[in-house]
Amino acid sequence: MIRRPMKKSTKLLWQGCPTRYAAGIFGDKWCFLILRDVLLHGKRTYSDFLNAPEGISTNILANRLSRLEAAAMLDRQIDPRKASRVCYFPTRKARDVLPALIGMMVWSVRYDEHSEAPETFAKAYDEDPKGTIAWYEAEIDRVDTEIFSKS
Amino acid sequence: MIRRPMKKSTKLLWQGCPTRYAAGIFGDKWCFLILRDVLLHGKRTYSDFLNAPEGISTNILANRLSRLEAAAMLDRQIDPRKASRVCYFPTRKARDVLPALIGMMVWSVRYDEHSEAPETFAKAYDEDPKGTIAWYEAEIDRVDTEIFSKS
DNA sequence: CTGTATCCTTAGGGATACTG
DNA sequence: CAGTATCCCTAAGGATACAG
Repeated sequence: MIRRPMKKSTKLLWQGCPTRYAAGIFGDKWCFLILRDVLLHGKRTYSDFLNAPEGISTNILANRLSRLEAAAMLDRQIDPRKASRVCYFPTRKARDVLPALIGMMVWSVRYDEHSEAPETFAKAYDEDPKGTIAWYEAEIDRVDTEIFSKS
Repeated sequence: MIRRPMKKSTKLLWQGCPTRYAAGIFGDKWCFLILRDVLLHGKRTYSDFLNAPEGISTNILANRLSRLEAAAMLDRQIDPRKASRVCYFPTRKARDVLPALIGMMVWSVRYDEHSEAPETFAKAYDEDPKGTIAWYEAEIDRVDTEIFSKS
């Protein structure tokens, strides 16, 4: 008879460590990019995400949106005046990851020689990181308000 | 005849954006966890990573180690006095991502109710983020020196 | 100890047609 | 517009066995 090493409960194993938790949410390129779009580019609707240059397919997008909603990163809202209008808003939890996300972008700008991101982005962050983040948060609020006020 | 939409060069498409660049390196749970181990837990050898509680298999580990080496995140060194001893060191580039990585861990500790990470970790970071990071960097140097000085 | 090589199964994901 | 459903293929990756 073949002896197999005890299989520990996978579910439990992947909890209890902050890096594992982060890996569960960010360790997927599509989630990563959706978060970028919703946090930094003001994208809110299904088609917004679908038309991102990276070209995610419909089934994968639906899968990732519900995954992020389940992780309490996105808030799915149906416009009361138009049922066909669905918007995904970043939650407080998602916004709180902005500093780390921006930190990672700044790092990328430094080391990716192909990056088209403006020099000024990294520079501005170095000079006033909190200000930059505050600006982005205010921007998110502004865009959210705008979306639900326009017919 | 069926018309297909023009397939843009995938390779080029995935460059030129800091989030895409970061997604390429961190958008994989195994890379994420290896980086954690090498940056925060002082792990250096093949078996160190192999014995991580998450249980990566040998072929995947080899694949990710070479991927991270190719991305200039890890520096592969053979001990001159013992050829069978191979160590992977975090590069300067890898260390520079520490602030973002730690920021993400702090965020995880806040939002993962299952996290076992010490409360003090998040607290310490809030009080003196730069000090915490500097401490980690010094720690990495210390461990590296130690590894090559011990027989 | 540090990996390769191989086998094999499942999950990821692209393309596309379809639905309310 | 916002998804579901299906087809189908490829890559991911677990479990070994093996090599230097």
